[in-house]
Formats: sequence, structure tokens, C-alpha cells
Amino acid sequence: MNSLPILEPATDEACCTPAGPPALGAEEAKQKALVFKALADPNRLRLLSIVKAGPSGESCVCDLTEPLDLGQPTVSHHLKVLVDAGLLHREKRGTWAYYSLVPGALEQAAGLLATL
Amino acid sequence: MNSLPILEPATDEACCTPAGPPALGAEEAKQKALVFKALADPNRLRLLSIVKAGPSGESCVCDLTEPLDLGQPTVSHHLKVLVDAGLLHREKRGTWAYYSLVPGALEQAAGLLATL
DNA sequence: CCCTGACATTGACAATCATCAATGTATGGG
DNA sequence: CCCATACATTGATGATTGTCAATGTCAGGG
Repeated sequence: MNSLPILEPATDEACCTPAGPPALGAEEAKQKALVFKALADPNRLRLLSIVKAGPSGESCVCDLTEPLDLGQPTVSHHLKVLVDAGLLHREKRGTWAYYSLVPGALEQAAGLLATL
Repeated sequence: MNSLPILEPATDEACCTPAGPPALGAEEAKQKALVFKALADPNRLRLLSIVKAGPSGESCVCDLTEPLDLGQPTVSHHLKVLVDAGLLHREKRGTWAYYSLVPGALEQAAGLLATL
């Protein structure tokens, strides 16, 4: 659906905040908010944490369903949100689906706060 | 209501993720999610941006209502959410209310992503 | 005092979201 | 070919949330 804003040059204004629109353009703000929306759920934060802590750097859904005490469809839904936000990567091997952190995605999300 | 998690030592488990609970505890995750929930709205991101870009580092509500094209009660509501999240500071002088960034709050929020 | 201006609070409503049960799809084994 | 397993998708439901209109509060000016 949506991914991390790829550092677009603020498709909004010309150069140096010409006093017209506010510092952060409406469209730019909407893009950045999508990333934080994906992070704004406790269970999704835990999913990211588990995937990150995994020994091989990746986890399958069956490993994620149990520790969260959530149904499998719900976990699948959260994973989809994180993939759409550009934070997780999905790779299907055989019957299993393996999720891993997109390299640098968390750092880039953190960077969004510095460029407000 | 709620503020930035003050770097608590993860009131959850004993020491080194003893394989029982997942990497990020449920309570810890809920606390961190509160911060990102506050950031998960385009208009609130723009509010932070405007306050940050302000020449004196602070802005009153009347300066924030117009550029966002929102009603005054709505802006007041968003500002309250940001204050409750520990991101903004409110100071009332005379008839006006001045909002400013809590020093280091954005950096601390960004740091939450590094310690997932 | 009353009146105006700046802001907060309340109540209501529509929209979004998190969750689950049920069902769909595809892969691998027999 | 059939069945079990792993995961995704759909539909429904209750809970949050963003927004506004109306009202409340409080300071300053006449």
C-alpha cells in the first residue's frame, strides 16, 4: 500500500519555507504519519522486536502467533501493515512465510523525527 | 495522561530475555506505542514542525490554527495529545498559551526505535 | 461590571482500526 | 488424488479516534 517516504524533496513548496505553507507540507506530513501509524500499536512493536531479536534475523508466522497471544489472522494482518509501511520484508519459502526487518528502515523512521 | 517512557529497565523480565516472554514486554510495548500514537497524525506532525520552526521556539494557538485549516477546538485537542505524550510543553502567559518542544523529546522518541 | 478575545472542554457523529470466526489458497506428503 | 499444514483474505463487530458546533473559563479593557 504505502512505504517509507523515500526522502522526497518535499513535493510541496519551492525552497526555503516561503512563509506561505507551514514548515511541513500536508502531503509530506501524511506520508510520514503513515510510518508512525504502523508503529502506533503495541503488538506491532512487539512483532518488530521479536523479528529483530531472532537469531537468523527472520521469523515465520507460527513463531510470532504464540508469544503475542493473538489469533493467526490478526498476526497476519499486523505483519501486512508493517510490510506495507516498508518496515518488514516478506519472503515465502515452501509453506512458510519468513519476515525480516528491512535494513535501515527503523533508522530511517527515526530520522523522520529529526527532519520535522 | 501519559508521557515518554523514562527509559525504565523493562519492568518485565529478569535479565537477558530468558526465552519466556518475547523481546519486548507487553507493558513496555504499550508505553512506547503511546508515543507513536501521538505522532501518527499528519496534523500533529505539522504542529510539531511549526512549533519547532518558530523563531522563538514557541507558538500560540492562534498562530497554529490558520496554517492547518482546522477549527480551534481541534487544534487545541491535538496540542493536548502532544502535551500528554510528553512532546510539547505548555505555558500560559496572560490570555495566550504558548507551546514549545520539550527539549530532547523528539530525539528520545527516535531512540525508542533503536531499543526495540 | 460587562464585554471581548483566547483558549479549553463537552457532546455528538462519522471514520478508522484491532480483533476474531470463517473461508480461501497453495504447498508438500501419502 | 486427497488430506493436512501454513498462511492470507473476507466480513462482521466493538472500540478508538479526528473533527466540529456549542459552551465554558478566564484574563484584560472599557
